[in-house]
Amino acid sequence: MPRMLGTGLSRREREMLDILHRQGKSSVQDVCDQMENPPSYSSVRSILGILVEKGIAKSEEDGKRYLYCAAESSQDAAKSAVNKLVDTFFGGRLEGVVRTFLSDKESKITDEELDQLAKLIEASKSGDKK
Amino acid sequence: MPRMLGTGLSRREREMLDILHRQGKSSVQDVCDQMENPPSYSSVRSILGILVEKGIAKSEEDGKRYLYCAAESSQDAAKSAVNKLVDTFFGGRLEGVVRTFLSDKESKITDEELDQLAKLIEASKSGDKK
DNA sequence: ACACTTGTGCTAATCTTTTAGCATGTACAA
DNA sequence: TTGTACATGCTAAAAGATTAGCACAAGTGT
Repeated sequence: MPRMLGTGLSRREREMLDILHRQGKSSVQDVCDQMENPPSYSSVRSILGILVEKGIAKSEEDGKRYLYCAAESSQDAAKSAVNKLVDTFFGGRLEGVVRTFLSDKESKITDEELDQLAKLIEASKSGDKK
Repeated sequence: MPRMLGTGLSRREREMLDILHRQGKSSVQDVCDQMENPPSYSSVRSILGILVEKGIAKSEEDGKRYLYCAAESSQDAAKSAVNKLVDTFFGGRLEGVVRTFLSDKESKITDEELDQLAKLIEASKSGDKK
């Protein structure tokens, strides 16, 4: 069982990790800028450091400063997140997610996107393994 | 801005709130049973109490004991959660969620479900407001 | 040379979360 | 009645998260 990484994080840790997933490589400042109620630069820095210590984020040098990014691939993290969401709120049924999204944002999804979605679903039907 | 409720919760608070959303009305014991690494009964109890104090959960008497449930409707919470997921990992595009789910569980979704999904999508296309 | 900006390393204080413990009450069966 | 099971109220300590601060280094422009 691939114990869901990113579980058991503190509030700020989660917040920053999400930002790293959304943004990819980010400097401390970038992360600050993405937060709604950012604490001091120092604080952000130290929490990013904790994330790195825990192996949840990675840092690399970029000239004189550091860039941070999530250690787990976004794909894997997304997979866990999707499964958790589906299980928590929709009893494991994908349809609920789609229904919820569509009912909230009917206006914001284009017909092109809907078509793509339809194709994706069609392609998943029985046996179409390839 | 309906500031996403359930944001700014601590690790345990989140965990328990998710359980309440998954399970509906639950006794302290029910919540314990759903946790992977449950702390003592006392601890669970006190955190549920905190959730109630914060107005995030509600409690009602059931004979001599209490039952707890999430205060925010599951619908609303689900809406927030879906939007956050879609934004964090998929740049706002629903398709990514569906693709991720299907690629992970091709085997576990039935053709009936896929058909329903297809209908749902069809029904959302331009102007089909009703 | 000087001030200014932007970054780091390190440290320590404060606040929040998480935990366990005990005293107590009620129901039920032996 | 007595013991066991399960629930609560309250308390307080321990562990963890969050924050800010200072000192220092390198780059930029005056």
